[in-house]
Amino acid sequence: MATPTREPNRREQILAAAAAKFARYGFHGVGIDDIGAAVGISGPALYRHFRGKEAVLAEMLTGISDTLLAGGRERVGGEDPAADLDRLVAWHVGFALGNPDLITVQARDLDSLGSPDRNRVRERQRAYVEVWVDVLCRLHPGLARSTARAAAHAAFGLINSTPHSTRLSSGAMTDLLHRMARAALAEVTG
Amino acid sequence: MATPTREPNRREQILAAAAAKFARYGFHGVGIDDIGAAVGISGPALYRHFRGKEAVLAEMLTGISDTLLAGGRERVGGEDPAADLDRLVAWHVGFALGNPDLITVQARDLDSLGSPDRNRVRERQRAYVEVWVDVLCRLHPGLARSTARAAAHAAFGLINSTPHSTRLSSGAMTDLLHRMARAALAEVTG
DNA sequence: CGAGGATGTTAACGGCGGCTCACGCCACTC
DNA sequence: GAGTGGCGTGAGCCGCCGTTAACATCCTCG
Repeated sequence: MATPTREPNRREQILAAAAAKFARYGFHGVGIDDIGAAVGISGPALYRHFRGKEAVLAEMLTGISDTLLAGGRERVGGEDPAADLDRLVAWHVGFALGNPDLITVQARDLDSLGSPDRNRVRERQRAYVEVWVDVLCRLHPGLARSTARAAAHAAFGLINSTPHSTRLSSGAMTDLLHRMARAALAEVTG
Repeated sequence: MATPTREPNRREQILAAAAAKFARYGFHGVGIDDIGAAVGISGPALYRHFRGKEAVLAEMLTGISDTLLAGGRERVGGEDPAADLDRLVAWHVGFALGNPDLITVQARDLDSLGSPDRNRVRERQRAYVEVWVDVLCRLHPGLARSTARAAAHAAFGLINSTPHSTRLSSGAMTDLLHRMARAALAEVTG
């Protein structure tokens, strides 16, 4: 091919391919050559775009946590906590269904990251959880934050189970997960 | 120590230690020496008890899937599908809270297994899901099995999120997860 | 008490995989 | 058209890791 369309950014191709591989085999189960082959280049060419294999994972995970946190914050702060929670659920369901590989990698390979990046990602994740906890506590005054935190984690688990599912149509799946998550969280008042 | 209590079965110590390591770092992220060190022996002594590193994972995963399936089958077949479902939820919550490492490894490292063992485990997992699907379909006549399957997976995700949670007391956590899972599954009728 | 088997140890091999290096292309600009 | 810089390749180094081998120890039993 005579440079049909000069790829604008190889980096994103690599990130997407690596996400798919990492999601299936785990960070340590995927080689540099595997990632390269998945985007049509072979082996060490990757070092023209990233400082190393771990840098690929780092950029992937910081991107996910930044996106989730930013999207979550955009959707709260309304007058009605119930509506806020509804938007949070919709946001998370949409992200998980749209990016199953990323959701899997984030849940799975965070500990393969070196301390500096890992701490950064953990911080964002913690902040994202607190967004949910705040809304839950506003919705149910008197609810202990530790209980709200456990409930939020459970809701994430429910929604993130997407990748393992025999997928229904996207619309049906969105609707099902949304309703199940809402029902589960409604149970949190005690 | 002058052989205080000769360890009856090293194998189970190794399995437990390996489960903890695998859960944290992934199968490929843990070395033979790491596992050995965790039980007080060093390195290749492991080969006195297992044919190799993969054999450890294989025994772990087949054990989990056998246990889950057997426990699930014991708890269904009553006259009341709602009571069956309740027992299934209680069973799964108890297992997940009692064995967070195993739950993590099962969800994470199945693809690191060679074909023969992997297929065996997959078969058991599939059968276990069908136990849930059967109960859901008896409880909600007319429910499509594919929808029931998606709902079951979502419930597993909710319950299995345990390891990532800042744990409440065991009793409170059991109660919370049980109620959330029940509420989520009740939403499945459409 | 001496043979044998279960359980460990250290040393060493062999392959794999991440990473570096030296080099080849183009595309674009003075 | 020669220089420059982005992008890719193939060869090779080096360290890690799963596995094997050769050798110790100790308990058990005839």
